[in-house]
Amino acid sequence: MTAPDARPALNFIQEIIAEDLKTNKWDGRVHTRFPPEPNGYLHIGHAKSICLNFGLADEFGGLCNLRFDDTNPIKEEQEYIDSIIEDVRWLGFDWKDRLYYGSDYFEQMYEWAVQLINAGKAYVCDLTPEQTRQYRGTLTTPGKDSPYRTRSVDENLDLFERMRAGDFPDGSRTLRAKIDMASPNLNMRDPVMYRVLRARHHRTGDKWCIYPMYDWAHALEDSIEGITHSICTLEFENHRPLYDWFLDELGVYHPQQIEFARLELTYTIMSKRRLLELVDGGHVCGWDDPRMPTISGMRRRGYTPESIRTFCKRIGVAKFNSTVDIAKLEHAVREDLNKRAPRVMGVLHPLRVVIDNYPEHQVEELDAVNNPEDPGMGTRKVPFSRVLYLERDDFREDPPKKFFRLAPGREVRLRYAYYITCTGMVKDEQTGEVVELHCTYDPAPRGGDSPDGRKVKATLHWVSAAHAVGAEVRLYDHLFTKADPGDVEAGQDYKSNLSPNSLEVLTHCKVEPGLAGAAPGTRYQFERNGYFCVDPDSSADRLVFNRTVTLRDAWARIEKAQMAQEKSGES
RNA sequence: UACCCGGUGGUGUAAUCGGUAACACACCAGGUUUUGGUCCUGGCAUUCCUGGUUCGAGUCCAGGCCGGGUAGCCA
Repeated sequence: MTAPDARPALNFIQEIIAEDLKTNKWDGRVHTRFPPEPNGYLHIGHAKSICLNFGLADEFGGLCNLRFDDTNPIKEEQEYIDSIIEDVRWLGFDWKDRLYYGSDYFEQMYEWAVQLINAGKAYVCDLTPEQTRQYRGTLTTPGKDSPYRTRSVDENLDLFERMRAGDFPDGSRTLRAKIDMASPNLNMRDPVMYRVLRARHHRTGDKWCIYPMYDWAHALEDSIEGITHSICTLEFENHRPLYDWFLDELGVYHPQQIEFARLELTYTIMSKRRLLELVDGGHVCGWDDPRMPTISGMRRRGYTPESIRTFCKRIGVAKFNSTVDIAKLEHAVREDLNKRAPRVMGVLHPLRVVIDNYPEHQVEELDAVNNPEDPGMGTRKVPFSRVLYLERDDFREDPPKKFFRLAPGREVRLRYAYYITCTGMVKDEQTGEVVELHCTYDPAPRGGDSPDGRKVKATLHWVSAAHAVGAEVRLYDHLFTKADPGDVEAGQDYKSNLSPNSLEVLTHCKVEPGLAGAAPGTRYQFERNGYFCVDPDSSADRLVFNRTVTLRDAWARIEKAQMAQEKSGES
């Protein structure tokens, strides 16, 4: 249909911008903003918005501001501001000198509020929060006018000034826009613009005891900054008429608000409230727990900013509420790490193996390729000796069909080393568990194939017992057992779907000696296992790795299918 | 029950403002392979429904069905 070299498809927002550029609607400018409230850590859903806003500016030669929407001092903290700045920067975006705070505009907002009062478009209301709610009406019934709606301009001016001066207790009065209490859009039923609130603001301190509401503040912030396209999520769609009303009544510069669907991921929750609950409730080890969908958690887990950006690009932008398969995210990291992560050998569940015919004290330094995808990454030496550790899962005393790794009498290749044949095993007398294997090796294939053309069906990773470095490895799985964590029995909440297996700590892993002292943040592929990243908990004498994601595992699938078949065969 | 917004394969998007459904992920089946990785090949769709306009509709119109959002002095 479409020519293979057709121009990349534009999402609906890009189309709007392209059209605006064509008609010169904004004098050729494109100016977006990412406006987080500093009341929590950024997550992958925010990454979508960040990539969208900064990406749009980049694609169309425009600008994107980083702006903190800090109008509610009760929930906001400096810690969050710091983390947000770090995360956006880590994702690879640059706002240059355009770091703004909504609170910096409080004075201007106040003046504009006075302007609206003077125009008879805003009034001070003495209704209690409870009364305000009652007067608002319901979804299906109109509201009714506040008895304070007809106050004179002078009285409103005086009252509003005294609200600011702190003459009234918290919650006692509000400044409201005078619009239409019968509007079918509840946001237009005389929305509150200011509330009296004595709370110390993280930036303005005690200067203010009235704070602007989102709708009022956000439109003004966008206007002040000369934003052209104010992009937000779908739940603000009903707020757009209000956004427009404020700006029109004020007669000030008026950006266009555009709404898109926020990101949802399978096996993941994205609400800041719930993520905070997981942190506070000790269900995870903090905002940067590698199981969290937070940017900081993903960073610690080993995700690359590039892979997150690629993911955000691929999921697209639309107005339909959808849930993306987390496999798509995992694919993006694998793809990126496959190209850049150096390969090493690491044994997660060590099984001691003695090569009986290998010289007792001999050690050979074998050549290993650092990344078959990138020859430029070179090679390294890996020590081989008589006693090795192999992965427990790579040996089966009684191998099932299609299992072609090590088993009694079987021959396999050791990566970059020799062919070995299993000749015997030692079992724990109590448990019957295999605790050691005995093998013989054939020196001929050293590093490659056997000269006699003999084939083996498996190549296993290994480490030399005498040279290996001990490591702790943390294996992560989905935080929730259900694709939709919100799918719960009556009376339960999402926490009942928390997975008991989301974290497995392995403390006796063995990795090749070259990994000693690896710096936190360094990423590797443990061959045949997955991608791993050195955790900040790691130190010179204690290596700690996080598993970012497993490798695709064909055998695991086969085995799973076999078990499913057996099960259905039984019944 | 009111208003607003949506509805394309298992999932997420695309289809150059009517021209005969594409890409990615997932899944399945093969091939290559010193990672059962990567890579390569193939398989998997009557666009929510019903009418209408048209030579032609995923795109336009009408009605219906389904889903999401909204009753904070949160954002």
